[in-house]
Amino acid sequence: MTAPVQSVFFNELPLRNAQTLTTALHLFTAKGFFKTSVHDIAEHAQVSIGFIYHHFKDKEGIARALYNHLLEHMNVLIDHIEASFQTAKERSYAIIRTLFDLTEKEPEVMQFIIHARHKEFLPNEKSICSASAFVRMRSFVFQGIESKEIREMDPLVAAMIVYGGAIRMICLRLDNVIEVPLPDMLDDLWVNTWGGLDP
Amino acid sequence: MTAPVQSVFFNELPLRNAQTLTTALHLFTAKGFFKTSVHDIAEHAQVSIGFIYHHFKDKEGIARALYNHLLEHMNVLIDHIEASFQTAKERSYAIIRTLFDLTEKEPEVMQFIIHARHKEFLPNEKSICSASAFVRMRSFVFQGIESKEIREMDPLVAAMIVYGGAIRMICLRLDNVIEVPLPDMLDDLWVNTWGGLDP
DNA sequence: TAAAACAAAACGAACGTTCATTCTGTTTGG
DNA sequence: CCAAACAGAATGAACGTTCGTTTTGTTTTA
Repeated sequence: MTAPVQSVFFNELPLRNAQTLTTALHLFTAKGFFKTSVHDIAEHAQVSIGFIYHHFKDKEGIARALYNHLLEHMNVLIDHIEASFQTAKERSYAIIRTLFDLTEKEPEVMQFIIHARHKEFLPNEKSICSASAFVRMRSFVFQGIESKEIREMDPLVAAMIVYGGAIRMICLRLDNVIEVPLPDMLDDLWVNTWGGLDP
Repeated sequence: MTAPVQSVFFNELPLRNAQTLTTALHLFTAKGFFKTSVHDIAEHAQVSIGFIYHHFKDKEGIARALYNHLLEHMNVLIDHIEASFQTAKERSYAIIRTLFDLTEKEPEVMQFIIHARHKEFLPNEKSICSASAFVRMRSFVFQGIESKEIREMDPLVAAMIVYGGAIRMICLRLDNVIEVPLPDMLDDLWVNTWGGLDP
């Protein structure tokens, strides 16, 4: 048994909590929540069953902790983008670039956030699309319509056009259908997406 | 126990096979594959455990039968579209309209096809994005680029732009984030999507 | 300061339940 | 009469969770 890998995503947490969550993220994305046993996680993370139940309450608690931690991380990224850029165009471009980079650098994180069916194993959490991070992403587009930066149209439709292609590409990249790093395709995507939205 | 509902999707199958698959589709989409037991399916479908194992081999076999049956249905729809329209624009519009209608009329079918993480419970089936139906959808766009109907660009990116927004809308509709019937938003979506692709 | 008392954290064997699958017996169709 | 189809009780492995015990750390007392 080799020592568990430590992800930079959980650096601020106590060592064994971080080990547990890193391992859980890895196993959940590789085998799925229901095919991963708590004993699996304990063994690979080199922590005891008791430790897990002491700190996370139950199996769902592990997933819940992961979910909240990663969504909060997303929110920090969006905070930064919101502070750095003013226009809807710049902001949504920055969002997509950030998501593309994250997909390449931390595919498991991206997979858990965007691709997993949380409702199956976190029935009480909001659907990922309703989570604050995704609502804020959409609101950038809404503001772009109000400020006439984007052509007048249904705001939800506009948001789907802005992010739909990108999210689709992320899914295909995570499924290894796309073999090119996403950042390489970003400009091509962006030019042709925004072409339909300019007033 | 009320009689099981019969979906038109399995009409050509023997009665109890159809009942089994209809019930499985319903329970899989409502509770998820792993939270649905074979006994659940047998009880709701009013068939015996023996019947299920005689006809479907194992639990995965039920999901596999569903998957293949629904993908084949998709292929028939695409056949029809391919025969009825010639241009990439007409064809992909027809695809999206068909998918939107299906989402409203048979949300569970759509959910199972597009939204479920098949790799978790069908590890040997190809990812849904690699399945023939989705490959064919993309090839319509590829042909549109070759015939100069679509501006010159990376074909994969073009396909993501054409279908990405639509698929995103389907996901949000299935998650009840969008409360308007999708066909009502189709034209708005289409005009603004295609605006970025016209040469 | 040393030892005793207490508290919190960690451990992991054992338990009870769930559930996919098997098996044995029965019915049906040719 | 044979084979295929079907029924449903029985099986046993897997797994989430519990809980009595041990270890570690902190506070109190003499």
